[in-house]
Parts: sequence; structure tokens; C-alpha cells
Amino acid sequence: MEFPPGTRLSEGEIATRYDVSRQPVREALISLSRIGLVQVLPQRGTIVTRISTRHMMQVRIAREALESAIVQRACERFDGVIRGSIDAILETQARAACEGDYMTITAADSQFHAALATGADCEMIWQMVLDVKAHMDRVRHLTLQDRDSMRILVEQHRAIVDAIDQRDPEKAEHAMRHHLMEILRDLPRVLAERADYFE
Amino acid sequence: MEFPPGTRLSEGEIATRYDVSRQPVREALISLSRIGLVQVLPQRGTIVTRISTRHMMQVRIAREALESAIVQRACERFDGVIRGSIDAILETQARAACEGDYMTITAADSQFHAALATGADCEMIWQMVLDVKAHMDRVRHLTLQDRDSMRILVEQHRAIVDAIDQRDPEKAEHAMRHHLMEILRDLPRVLAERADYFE
DNA sequence: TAGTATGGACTTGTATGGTAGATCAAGAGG
DNA sequence: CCTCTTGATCTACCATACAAGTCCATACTA
Repeated sequence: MEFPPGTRLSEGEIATRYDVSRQPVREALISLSRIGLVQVLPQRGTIVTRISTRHMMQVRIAREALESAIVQRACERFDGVIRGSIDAILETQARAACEGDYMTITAADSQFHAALATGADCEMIWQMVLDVKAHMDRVRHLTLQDRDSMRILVEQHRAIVDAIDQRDPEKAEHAMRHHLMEILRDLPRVLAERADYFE
Repeated sequence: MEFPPGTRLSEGEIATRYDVSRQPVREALISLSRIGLVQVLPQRGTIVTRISTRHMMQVRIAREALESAIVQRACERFDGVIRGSIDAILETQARAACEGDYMTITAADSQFHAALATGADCEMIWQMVLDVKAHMDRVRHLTLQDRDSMRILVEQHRAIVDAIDQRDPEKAEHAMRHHLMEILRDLPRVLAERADYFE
């Protein structure tokens, strides 16, 4: 969101800005365009993709599908060491939620979901989730500001871990789907407040 | 599979081979490395990724999760025009199966799955599926040779469409999962026959 | 003989000049 | 007043040249 949706980018501009040549910038933009965060218009320019509700719906469904599969697998087998590290992550996140520390809470969020995937031996799937997560993070960046939202987040994480500890796949899947459903609450609000970010 | 797993690639070689400069080749390889089909070793070289059973397992799970979500959504709403085109695709595929026409059958397979996604308004999800499908297609390329396998494929496609026509999400999901499970039968055989393609 | 430099032949990574295509504004012609 | 043309000025795209790291065969040394 440092470059808001709709921003026109130029390989040359970014190159001079970061004091590198155009080529590595171009390669980075190609990677970003594969994810869908930017849109390269041949011979015309590059723009930061605007948020589309239709796109967000599909992105959410995809993430829900993938992360549901992850927690289901987590109920079958889960690495003990990683299970231990999750408690620390949640504690950090809970503390950050009390203090309203946005940076820490989002970093811990990534760590949490990544730990779930790694513990369930689903690192490749996590790589896919990362791509769709990038889109959802843009919306969340605009919403996750009040401490109530943060507290809810931590509670939902706890519910997911509890279900995995109980080796209850259905409960875990439900908790995960519920967790990822959260964005649906915020989306209309963001659309109303920042219509210029949407297409 | 024109460049078998394990093949050492060189930006320069490919560039002269296709009579372009190194830069577009390099950008293509970067895209392929994002999908995981090639592995770029900085300052050392680029190799076509070997097939890993662990990776294939996760890839299969991911695709199953995504395409299950697609057919479930397809049971809720499905575009009528696209529904019509599917019959033609399946007919083409059935004919190709009788003749043992590998090229046509795989092309129709892609069209079928893509049509499902498009009809269910899940084109973004289909883009994700394409990436994982590339990995599975490498294995299938080694297995889908006998006509029995081809006939099974078409029947499974029909079962999926039938379930969607009946608006039965559970049946559709089951049919899709069963269909994507097929690769598990072939994987051990391929591993035994072409161990050099695996890591 | 074993171990260690060393130079050359690779590799990917980066920088830069030039090209083709797209856009837009100003001006000519109807 | 509208339509079309033209040219300047953007852009991404491509080709080329250079830099830096890796590997390996060879030669040299203890």
C-alpha cells in the first residue's frame, strides 16, 4: 500500500528511485504481475492493480480451500517442535493486540499461518497461499486498525490451534473458514471509504 | 518434458536456440522458477526441476482443494452457454480416447477443467490451478498412454458434469476428488520406470 | 604423491543504448 | 465545429556489453 492501487508505475522511475538499473526492476514487476498485484500494459505502462470485489471473492475462496486442506492435514500429523513455537507466536500476537501494535500483529499473523503449513508438511501449499494472501493483506491493511478486530483475530487463531490439538478435522476446518470469512465483514466498509482503490 | 527433469539449461544456449536475446529468455525462466518448473541457481546455472513425490503430494492436495471449491461453486451457479460447450469438449475427448490421440485428449482435458472454472465464475482460481497442473501434467505425460486410462478419464469427467447438473455439491466434490486421485495410481509406476526424473 | 594455487571457461546478474508501439496534443483540412 | 493527420513524448521491450561469482582442469609446490 506504499504504492496505492491505481498508481502508475514506471520501470525507469523506480529504477532511479532505488538506484538500480531498469532490468532488475522490470523482472520484479513481472513477478508482481504474475501474482496480480501490478498490471503491465505492453508499451503503455504499469499500474498497481486496483482492488476488485469479484477478484477478492475468488481469492478468499481459494485461500479458504487451501488453508482448510492444510489444517485438515494438520489434524492427521503435526510437527511437535513447530507446535511448541506456535504458542510463542500467539503470545506475542496477544500482547501486540493489547497494545494495538499493527506491525507486530501482522508479522505474527504471517508466522502463525506459515507455522501451520510447515507443521503440517505443506510448505509448497503455503507458497501458493502467500500469493493470494498478498491481495487480502491489502484490504486488511485498511481495516485492521482497531483493537477489537485484533483481539478477535487472536481468538480465532486460538480456536484453530485448539481444534488441531484435539485432532478434530471438521472443527479445525470450520474454525479456519470462519477466520478467513472475517474479510467479508470489512470489504464493504473499505469499498465505501476508499472507492478510489477499487475498480 | 521436451527438456526432461534434471536437464541443465543455460540462458545463453536457449537464447541462441530460439534466436532471441538472453533477456526475454531470462524473464521466462524467472516465471518458470516461480511456478517451480525450473530452479535458478545464482551464478551457477538453471536446471529443470526434478519431480519429487513429496512435492507432487502437496501439489495434488492443493489442486484437489481448489478444484473442489470450483465444482462446489459450480453447483450453486453455472453459466448456461459454457455448460453447452462442455458437451462438445467431452465428445471430442471421447472420440480422441477411442483413437488413442494423446494430444487431443490432453488439450480437451485442459479445456474441460478451464470451462468448469469459467462457468462457475472462478477464472482467478483457474489461474492458480494452472500452475499446479503444470507439475501434474509432467507425470501424466509419462502415464497417459494406454486407451484404458483415457477412457477412465472421460468417464470421470462425465461423472463430474452429471453431479453439477444435479446441483449436488457433495457428489460433485467427491467426483472431482476421485478424478484428481488418479495420479496416485500412476506415480509409483513412473517413479520405478523413470527414477532419473525424480530427485 | 597429496595438497594447493591459478587461470580460463563457464554461469547468472546488472547496466545501458536503441527500437517499436501507444498516447495525446496541436494544427490542417473539410 | 468536427475529423483526421502528424509529430513529440511517453512507455515497455529487446539486444548488447560488462561485471561478478562458480567450477574445473592444469600446473606448481611441499
